Amino acid sequence: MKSVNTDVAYNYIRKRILSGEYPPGHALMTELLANEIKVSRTPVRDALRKLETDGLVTIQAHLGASVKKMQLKEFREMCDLRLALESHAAGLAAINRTEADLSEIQFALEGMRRLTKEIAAAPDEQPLINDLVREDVRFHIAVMTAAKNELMKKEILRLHLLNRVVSGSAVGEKFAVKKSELDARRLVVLEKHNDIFTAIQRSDPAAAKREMEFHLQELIDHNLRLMSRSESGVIARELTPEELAYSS
Amino acid sequence: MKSVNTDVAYNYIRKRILSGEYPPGHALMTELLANEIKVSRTPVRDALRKLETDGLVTIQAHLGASVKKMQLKEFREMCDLRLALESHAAGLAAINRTEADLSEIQFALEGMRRLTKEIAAAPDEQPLINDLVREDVRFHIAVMTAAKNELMKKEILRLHLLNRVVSGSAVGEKFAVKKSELDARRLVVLEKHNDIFTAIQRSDPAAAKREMEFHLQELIDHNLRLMSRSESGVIARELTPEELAYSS
DNA sequence: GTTGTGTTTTCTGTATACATCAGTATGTCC
DNA sequence: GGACATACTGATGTATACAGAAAACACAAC
Repeated sequence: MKSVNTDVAYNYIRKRILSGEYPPGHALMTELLANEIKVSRTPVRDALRKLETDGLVTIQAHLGASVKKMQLKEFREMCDLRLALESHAAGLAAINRTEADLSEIQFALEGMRRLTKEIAAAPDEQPLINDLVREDVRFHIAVMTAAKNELMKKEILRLHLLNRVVSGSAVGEKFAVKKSELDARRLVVLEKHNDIFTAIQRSDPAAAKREMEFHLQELIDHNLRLMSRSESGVIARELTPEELAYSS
Repeated sequence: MKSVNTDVAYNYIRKRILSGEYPPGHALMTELLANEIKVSRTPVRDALRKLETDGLVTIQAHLGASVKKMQLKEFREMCDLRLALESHAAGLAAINRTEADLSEIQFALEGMRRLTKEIAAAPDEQPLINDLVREDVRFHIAVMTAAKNELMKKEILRLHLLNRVVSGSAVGEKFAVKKSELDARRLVVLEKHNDIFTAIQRSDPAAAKREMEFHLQELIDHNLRLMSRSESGVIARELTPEELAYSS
């Protein structure tokens, strides 16, 4: 069902959601999008459908589509889902990994180690931080690949993306945190990744799973803490009509 | 995006897939279905899209839709996914369960216990077995509900359904297995369920998770064994062109 | 000024006609 | 007789016109 035009529309909209151009809650009207993309409403509708299954878009009958706006409760549930899957995958990776998988994981790990050091010494972190994030993602992908379960990998990647959109827009503006604190945190994360790697290397599924579970739990707690500090309200609870009356 | 006609088409097709009327591999042509359901192709297309996201239908551009035909590899992966999620959910259930959740789980357990006994004594099992399966499903649903994670519950239910369609059509015809064997197996399953229940009851997440993991692993192994015995080929590997030439 | 109702607008949902592609059959050429 | 090219068939993909629902608006009544 994915012909050319549908794909064009899908990629067009998806890109804009991921880049933050269409923020959570943004209305996605078929006719408007169709004009922008220069296709008819039909492939746009198909694209929105597909984005809905990705979890990036919400569609209500007769009310149209909008960029998914996640409630805190749902975000927690999603994180837990990811924790369950990704830690399980780490366990599988310890069993099924090949030497090539190990190399790939180690490569990402070395990249993170190098960048973490560089960042600690550098005055302007931002470009390096983007690189670090990329290596981090590479590490997790390498672990999932080593688990040899395509279905699981796909699902985890989906959740990663969702996570990125939601927490990305919620924690857009950085808080005043001391650089030394951040550097220390990055070192801890690096250590954890190393623990995961060695567990997978020595084919110890229980340890790999445990370490990954611990690592993700810490990450999730961290994110949730940031979010509760964030005033952006992107993932804040919806106001009830009564509350709205008071706040406006 | 779910208006009346789309829902009608969705339910119509879904029902027939689940009942086995449309077996795996069955082609689903939009025009044909549209005529049958007395709607136009548009809502049928939407319905097929939705069924694709449920995992029940495969859609290829320009080649149309067909009922999902799962390969053994994919089936294994799906089972593993379910194992990861459902065992995690059991752990959560041990933490988050309320008294009402416990009652619901116990209720299903008692039902299974009663039916297992009755089946062991009855000459004609079939109607009772359907009841047993229903109570089994009720048990698992009750556990997922107690976990208090709607997202996870939804995902697990999706996998349950998929599992049912695939293994249901693959193991349609029963094999000659001694009744005493089956009765013994049912007793073992009952015991496992009881272990899961007591672990959740005494708020022991590690045990609940472990017991559920063990239970499902056993179930999966059993299913896979049946399938490899089955000649239905529904989930058998696709033949390569060369092999096809030989077998026809 | 507020509330309630009726109208209008604007969006989505549906049907349908047309375009396009994949597979098949036919026919010609060697 | 076989291989290749071409036309045909039947499906899906796309555009578009129309129907219908929800929201927005305006206006009248209080």
